[in-house]
Amino acid sequence: MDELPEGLRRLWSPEGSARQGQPRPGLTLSRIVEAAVGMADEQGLGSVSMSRLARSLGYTTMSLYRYVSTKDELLLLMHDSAWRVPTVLDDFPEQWRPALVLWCREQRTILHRHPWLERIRITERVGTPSQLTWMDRGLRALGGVPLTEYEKGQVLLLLNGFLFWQARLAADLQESLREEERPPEEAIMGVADMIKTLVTADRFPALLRAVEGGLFALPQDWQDPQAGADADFLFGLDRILDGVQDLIDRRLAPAALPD
Amino acid sequence: MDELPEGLRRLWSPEGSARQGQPRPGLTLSRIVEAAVGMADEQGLGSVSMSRLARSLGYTTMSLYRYVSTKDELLLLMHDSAWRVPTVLDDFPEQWRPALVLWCREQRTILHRHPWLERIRITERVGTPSQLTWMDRGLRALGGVPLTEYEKGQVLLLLNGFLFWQARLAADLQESLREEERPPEEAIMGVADMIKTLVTADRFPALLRAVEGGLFALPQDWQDPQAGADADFLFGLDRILDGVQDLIDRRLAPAALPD
DNA sequence: TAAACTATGTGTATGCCGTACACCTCGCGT
DNA sequence: ACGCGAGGTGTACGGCATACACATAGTTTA
Repeated sequence: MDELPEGLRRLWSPEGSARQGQPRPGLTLSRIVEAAVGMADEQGLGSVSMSRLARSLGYTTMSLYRYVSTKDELLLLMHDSAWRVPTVLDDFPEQWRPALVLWCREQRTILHRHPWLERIRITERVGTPSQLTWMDRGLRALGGVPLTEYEKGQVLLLLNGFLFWQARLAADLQESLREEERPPEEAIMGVADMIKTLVTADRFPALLRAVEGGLFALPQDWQDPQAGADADFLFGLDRILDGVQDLIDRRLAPAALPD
Repeated sequence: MDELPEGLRRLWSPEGSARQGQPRPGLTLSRIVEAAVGMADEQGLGSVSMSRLARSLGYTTMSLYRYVSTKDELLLLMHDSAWRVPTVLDDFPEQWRPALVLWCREQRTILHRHPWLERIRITERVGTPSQLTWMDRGLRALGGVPLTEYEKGQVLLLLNGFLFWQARLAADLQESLREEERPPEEAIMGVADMIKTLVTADRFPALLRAVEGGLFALPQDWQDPQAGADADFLFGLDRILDGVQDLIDRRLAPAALPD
């Protein structure tokens, strides 16, 4: 516990606990982290600088360094705070598949609320309390399934990748739109038009066929972009879980070899 | 073609073509891009700054701005250059599955060679020649398959997500190790030890069981880390493609409803 | 009550970054 | 011979993270 890297130690200690009798907080670690998370949510992680953050709290840049020894440490704290595991996951569906779907949905909700989470280096999160908890819950969901523990880990990693990818798509889009001067619909229309101009039969035959066949015409009766995003999410999730199901089935009936 | 965003225009124009008879190149766009790619490959994208790049070429910072109007534009050029589609993909396996596997493998090779590609904003790549070509090849691989064009797009996007996720894991790891002062094995051991310390039965029962059950004990007879990474790659890819297979099967035999 | 200590906040300075802008200097076409 | 324009440079600005010396005020101790 004592040789933990600087930032992690704070996360695993049972709160500051006010060393002697020092009063007069003024600033507070949690206030800082909270403000930073809010700022990142609203204006993107890129706009969170030590000086802007301090100013938004009514203090000077350097005051933050009394609470955090480096910006990376602040990011780690923001990360762990945002990834707090909801209590829904204390009680699980019995079946592995609905359980995993729930696990994914909850993570998706978090990533949706804090798109910048996707940006934080994965190795940074390794020893974080929230991360270990998520891992634990995921493994519990797969508790009764006939896979090796290593394979279970692989499955969770695969799902995590999918979730992060979805988050990334959303975050990149959001950020691009933020930088655009045109209104969102117009910008998107512009890109679609551009694609249609560039995709010619000689260079991109298959793509052209797909575009004409409705690659950009959206499925079913959607209007609501939210519904579209949900449908896309479920499409990918279902493919992956079907693949996992296949693996499990094969484990259960190992006799049938391919002819 | 004329209203393309600044950076894209250059990518779609048939090469600079030396306006009149200006000689004395000295610097060259392609030399710059090449050097930037090399630097990013070797020392990470973070170490590519305009001044360091210029210095490595023997020029001053500002000289680069004669060839590129902004650093983002340079990144776009690096991106397109690195993503050039290999000619292997001009000729494809007939079967969709081996074709897609090939498609993925080739992308993986590129991402492996240029880990920083993963960092470039996805929306940035949309209109890029290389990106459209990759899309075209992927759709061709799925040419004979009974899915809607929209679904084909979804499948390709899903696979792309997986590829990017793998690249991201590798890139983050590499970068972390670069920042470490300890040698790689030692650092990795340190993390493993840390995990084992933190994972206690009361807070993480399922995780503890998994750790004891071999979550970190690697599968089969691997020693070579490369072989391990390959195995992980194939595991994920197989799950996803199995899921796609299921969908296709269901399309071919739509009669059988679940009882 | 006075003195010392210390947690908290500030101001200044350094060295990076991207890039705007004014300049300089060639070699070519006139 | 001249001037024009392309290619290269130097300087300067504002923003970034952060090191370090300093100011201040409240508690603890003498």
